[in-house]
Amino acid sequence: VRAGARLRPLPRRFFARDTVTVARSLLGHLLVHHAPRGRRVGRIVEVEAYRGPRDPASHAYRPTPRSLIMYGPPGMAYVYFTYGMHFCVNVVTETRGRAGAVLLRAVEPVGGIEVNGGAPLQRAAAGPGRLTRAMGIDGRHNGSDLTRPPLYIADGGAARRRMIRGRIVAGPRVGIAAATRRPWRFGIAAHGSLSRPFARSRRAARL
DNA sequence: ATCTAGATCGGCT
DNA sequence: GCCGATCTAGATG
Repeated sequence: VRAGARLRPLPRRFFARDTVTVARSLLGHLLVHHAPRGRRVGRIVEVEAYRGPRDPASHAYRPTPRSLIMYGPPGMAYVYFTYGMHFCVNVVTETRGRAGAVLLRAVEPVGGIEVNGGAPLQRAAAGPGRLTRAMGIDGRHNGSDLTRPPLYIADGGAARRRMIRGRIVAGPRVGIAAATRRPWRFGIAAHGSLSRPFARSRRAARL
């Protein structure tokens, strides 16, 4: 992605689908933030699907003030604060009235992302908390529309097709009790920007 | 009003 | 591998 390249936001209908399908489909697309100090871009390499009332691991297992956004229209950002210091960003899925969201867990830095400390750039957004820090995302973005600037998901183009071809793997969601274990974590096999490796390379269902 | 677990991370052992 | 940081939504009294 060239410095001045035009990036096309994905349309809202992209997000108005089954949550697990949207999660897999997001791999290879771009997360873009027109931040105060310039445009930051990352290619999505790891996500997790969280559904609604049938998914005990989801914040939307019951409707609460915090999770109401997940019951709203698709394509909006659900940002929450956790462990006293980290923000996590989700993309709301499904149609209005049906809860669902995809947690963005890792992106490969493509532009405008700075290294933190002595860590390699490749690891700067490897994990949901690091991702929001690297991209300049925080609680102010909760409820914002991800189909248009300043914060949006853009089409990954040909590079996306190359990245995902035969390389999508699935596994259990991170930090979720075994009782609700579901293979709803998706990523690019053996990619250097994953939050952590996928244990077994079970290939995910094809798109 | 108070309690507690948490979709985490970095540093240390 | 383990632990502490530092806050809050949600649950319970």
